[in-house]
Amino acid sequence: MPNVRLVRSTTPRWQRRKQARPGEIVAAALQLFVERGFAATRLEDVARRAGVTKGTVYLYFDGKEALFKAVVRDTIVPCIAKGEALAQAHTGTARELFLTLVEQWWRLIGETELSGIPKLMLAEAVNFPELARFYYDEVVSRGHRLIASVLERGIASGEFRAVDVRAASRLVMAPLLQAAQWRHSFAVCGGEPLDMAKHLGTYVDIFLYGISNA
Amino acid sequence: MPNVRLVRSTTPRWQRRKQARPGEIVAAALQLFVERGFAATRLEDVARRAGVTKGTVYLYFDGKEALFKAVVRDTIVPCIAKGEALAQAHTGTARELFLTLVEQWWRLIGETELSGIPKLMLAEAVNFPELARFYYDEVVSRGHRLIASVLERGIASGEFRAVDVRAASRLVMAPLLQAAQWRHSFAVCGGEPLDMAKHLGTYVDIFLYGISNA
Amino acid sequence: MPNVRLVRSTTPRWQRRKQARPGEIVAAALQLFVERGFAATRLEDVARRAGVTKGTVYLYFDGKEALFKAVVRDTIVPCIAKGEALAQAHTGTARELFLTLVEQWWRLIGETELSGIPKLMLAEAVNFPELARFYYDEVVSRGHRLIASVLERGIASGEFRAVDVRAASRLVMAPLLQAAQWRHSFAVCGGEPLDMAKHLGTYVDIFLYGISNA
Amino acid sequence: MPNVRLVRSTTPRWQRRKQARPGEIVAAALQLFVERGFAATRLEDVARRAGVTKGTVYLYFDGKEALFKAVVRDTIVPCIAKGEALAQAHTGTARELFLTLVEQWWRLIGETELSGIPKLMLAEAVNFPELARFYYDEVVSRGHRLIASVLERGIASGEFRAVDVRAASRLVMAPLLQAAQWRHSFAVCGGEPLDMAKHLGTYVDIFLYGISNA
DNA sequence: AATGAATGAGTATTCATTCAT
DNA sequence: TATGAATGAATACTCATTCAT
Repeated sequence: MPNVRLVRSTTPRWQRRKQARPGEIVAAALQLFVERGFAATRLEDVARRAGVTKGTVYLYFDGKEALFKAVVRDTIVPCIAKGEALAQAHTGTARELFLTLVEQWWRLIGETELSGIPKLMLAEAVNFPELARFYYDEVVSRGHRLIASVLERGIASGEFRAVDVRAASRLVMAPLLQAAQWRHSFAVCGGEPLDMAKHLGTYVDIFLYGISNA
Repeated sequence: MPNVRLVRSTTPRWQRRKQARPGEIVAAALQLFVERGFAATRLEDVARRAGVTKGTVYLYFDGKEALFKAVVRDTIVPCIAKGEALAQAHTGTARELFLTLVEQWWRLIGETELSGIPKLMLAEAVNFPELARFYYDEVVSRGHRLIASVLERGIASGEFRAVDVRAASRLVMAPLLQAAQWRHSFAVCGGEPLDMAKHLGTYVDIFLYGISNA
Repeated sequence: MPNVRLVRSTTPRWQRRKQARPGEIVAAALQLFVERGFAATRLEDVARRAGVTKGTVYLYFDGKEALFKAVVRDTIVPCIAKGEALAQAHTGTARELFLTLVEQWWRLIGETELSGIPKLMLAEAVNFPELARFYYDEVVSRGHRLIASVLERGIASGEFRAVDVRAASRLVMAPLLQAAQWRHSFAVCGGEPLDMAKHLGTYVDIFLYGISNA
Repeated sequence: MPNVRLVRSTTPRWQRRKQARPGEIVAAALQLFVERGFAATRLEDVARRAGVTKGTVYLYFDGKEALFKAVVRDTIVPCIAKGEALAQAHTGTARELFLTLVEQWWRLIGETELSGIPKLMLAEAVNFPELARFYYDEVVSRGHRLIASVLERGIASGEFRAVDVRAASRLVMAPLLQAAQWRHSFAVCGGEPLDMAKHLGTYVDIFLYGISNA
């Protein structure tokens, strides 16, 4: 055997990355859970995609379910806060704020990997009621309240008609969630691709027209 | 057919339900797939709920995946035809037809077990692309065309504004699908129950207002 | 390929043996648990030794622990009853009964596979406290009471000295259990084989001499 | 303490306990092996109980099995030597020596943690034949020879009857081992606690009576 | 037509062991 | 000397599928 090793090819079998690991694993898990669903995702695949081995996943998470929870907690929740901050800081019309929030939602969630979370939670809510409750409280509910506050602002200012705010805030989310879900379902299977610009454009057009007080 | 059976009518233990079996199994599978998702549904549970044993399921279906396909095919597709017939026969305004279709959708799908199918297909589309394609072609696409025809009728008659029909037809479905999904996700886990009457009422109000040409 | 199959070699892949299976599995498990201990026994090996596959074990037992319990319950407990019956029916001297019980113990347990149970329970008692309690109540305790009754009979008849019956009944078992344990430990590893006849002979000699009232 | 550190005696963080480490690890391992058995003991728990981390265990021992061997070697073997020395030095009657040895056994082993070793070796003998052989040679066999010498002494002096010395020496150990095992099995699981004083008292009474030449 | 005993591939999880720091 | 992050082999358990009855 030639003394190749003298050169010390020095590819260590692994690196210590204590700080980075959990995030990398969560990121890999997010991708796979979204791609295949919770049950169809093998922990070994998560590990491989994160560049580690199965055992390492268990070093940082108690198991598959705990990893699932971490994925949801770590990814989506921060987005809500951003939206709330945006609304807080806004000084213009309600209509402008509405447009800003829709746009930001698309930027942060709709066109990123996070768009898979709504589909994932929807599918697994019944199997993970506790997590679903968490998601409901920290994401869905806060999201609705945020939208509701915008509608109320617009109604108060006379920009919007006096619609049922609670119901309307759900309606606001429906087309957005639909668009996100599309990306992770029929778009993948040959369904006609969704023209996002047109979809969202028509949406805000009709919706704003529908609630405007003109 | 010779009269062999005349004597000895002796209905054997089984056979009894030869006709009914597949339907019962599909019905049981629909419930369980919707409740738990595809992966989390055990064929044995389907069999038990259908009042048969595991082996019998294989008598009528090639396996779990085939059963899944049968569920989708047998349940949802017929509903579309009804909607199409309704549109065909309609003679009133586009607005009236729109309201009729929304109401019928809720009657046939939204408030029945079938409301679970959209969630199910959404979750499993990536894992069953072929079925997703079938569903897309036979349900989603036909549904959109149906809605589009109504919108076009309204635009032609001057009832509706000249919105982008393709995009708008998706928007029409979004709140309906959202409502259906709600029943099978957060509603189960303690989320605030959806007041359907108000949800749909607000929806048609805003939407029709939003596209009306007034 | 020649038409060998015409003869139908007819070795079915498996046979239905619902009645026999559980007993066969318990027997195989007894052997392996005794040979290797609970932890070191792989369920697949149990299955193979029983002539079935892993899945079949789970058909009849809820898991490894449940199988362990079944082994203990099904094998040892019946032996105690025999001893009790023997004592009940005995009409001779206490000394004769003592000798009979020792002999029977050796016949039924000491020289059979069951001799491995005491070692097994000893090793696993702390890991399976519930089972240990069961074993204690149904085997150890009843055994001690049985021996105690013999000693009391002998003391009453004047054959034996008035020793502490409770303590003595444990002493009676000690050499028997030791002999059984020997077979499953040092005897296997090259330790000097135990001459059972001499061991038991010396034992009853010294013990009876030690408690006799002469 | 004054300015010792000025001189930079530089005791590095570790090294401190270089001498003590192995002993602490063995002590921790003894406890856990006895408590849970070999297989159910995790090396990480041993390490934690010894106040070190997993890696450190491997600094001193080649692995779990080697640690097991060290436990047995380091703890039990020295006890035998003490007994042998006692016998060597003894000048009184064989009966007195017997009582002394029983008492010492109880002091050194029976009532200490070492009492767990016999159970442990019993359970693991078949899985570690080499170690079992070592234990047999260095502990069991030497113990039997020690007892045998006492019996022979007593027979020679006319104190004891001419029983089979080889067999009798095993009988001597049986109740002692049984008592030790009890502490680590049924005593833990709610079994009636063993009254050691009475147990041993009755034992030596019956045994000495049984072999006495009176 | 129906059963349900038996199979065996697939996966989550554990933990002894290694090795970069 | 000591750490603990990372590994990966080992295994209990599940469940879709088969097939003797």
